[in-house]
Amino acid sequence: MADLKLIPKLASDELAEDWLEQLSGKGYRSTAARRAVARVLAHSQSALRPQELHTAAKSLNPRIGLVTVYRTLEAMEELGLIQSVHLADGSHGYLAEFSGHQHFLTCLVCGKVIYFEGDDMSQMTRVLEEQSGYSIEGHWLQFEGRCADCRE
Amino acid sequence: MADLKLIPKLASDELAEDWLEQLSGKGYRSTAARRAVARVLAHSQSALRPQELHTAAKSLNPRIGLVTVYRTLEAMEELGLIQSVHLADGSHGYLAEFSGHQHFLTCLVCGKVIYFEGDDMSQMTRVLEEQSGYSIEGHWLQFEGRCADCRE
DNA sequence: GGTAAAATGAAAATGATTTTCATTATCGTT
DNA sequence: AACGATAATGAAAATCATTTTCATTTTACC
Repeated sequence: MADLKLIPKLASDELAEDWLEQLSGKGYRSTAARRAVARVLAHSQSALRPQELHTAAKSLNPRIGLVTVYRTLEAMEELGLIQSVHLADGSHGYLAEFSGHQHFLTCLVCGKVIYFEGDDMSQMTRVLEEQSGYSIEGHWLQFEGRCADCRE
Repeated sequence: MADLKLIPKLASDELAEDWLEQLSGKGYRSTAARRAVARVLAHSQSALRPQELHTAAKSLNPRIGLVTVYRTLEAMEELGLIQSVHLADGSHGYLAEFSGHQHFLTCLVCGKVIYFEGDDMSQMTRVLEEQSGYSIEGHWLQFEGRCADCRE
């Protein structure tokens, strides 16, 4: 287990464009609300909760409602464009999801996220399946701490 | 990463007794409500959410209120006797926590839980700290799937 | 048994998320 | 470029988990 790979964030504008195209490709219409949500989230360095996204998205499009933010997030998660993470207070934040399912490390203070890939989840999964008799359908791996800027 | 160790569940009665003793040891008073909650949870094969615990605990002590269940869970989690897990619907369930911090595998259908220890979280943590510059304070690892009884 | 402090339950408050529904915007077709 | 079916939206209300408040009860200790 020595090959963790930190995953650099894509340029945000391209990312947002890509999401919007994927949405239309699946029959979702292209709307101002969805563009605003996609742009805000693609530019964020940290997981955002729906409230925060709503506030930020309103500066791009003041008419957008919180409910639409929720619905947009649901659609984007459905398509695997974003993933939700558990925040310390029990609510959910949303993050870009890159190729496949990565793991991540969040800063407890500022929320900044780093993505990484570990090499051994699949092996751990296999061993666990054999030993437990379960068929494993998913896992959740998330680290938290303080980023370089937020350590005292 | 070949040495996962499945952790057998303790006899439930002893477990509940142990929890109650640990609570009194820390200055918490021994009450009927706490006994009921401890017993129900210690006997459960799966993570229970506060509502479910409340329903079950009422059969041991009909007067117990849901709020007390929440408060008891909070105290027990504080002392490291139990841990909370994220359920598929976004709410929280509670589980016994054995020596230290284990990881677990839950059945998506019946909820049954298996605990295990993996050997490499600490190493992964160390590598991640070096590469990211974060100081890591915790992690969350949880698998889900279908247990032997619940596979089609 | 008496009492201070902790614990409880009921009700209300909060906060996140979902549902409802009447209105508006989008997209493929004219 | 207007049309119409349908998807998407926003506002308000509904839900659901969780927390707070507060007056009453219980516990641990003297």
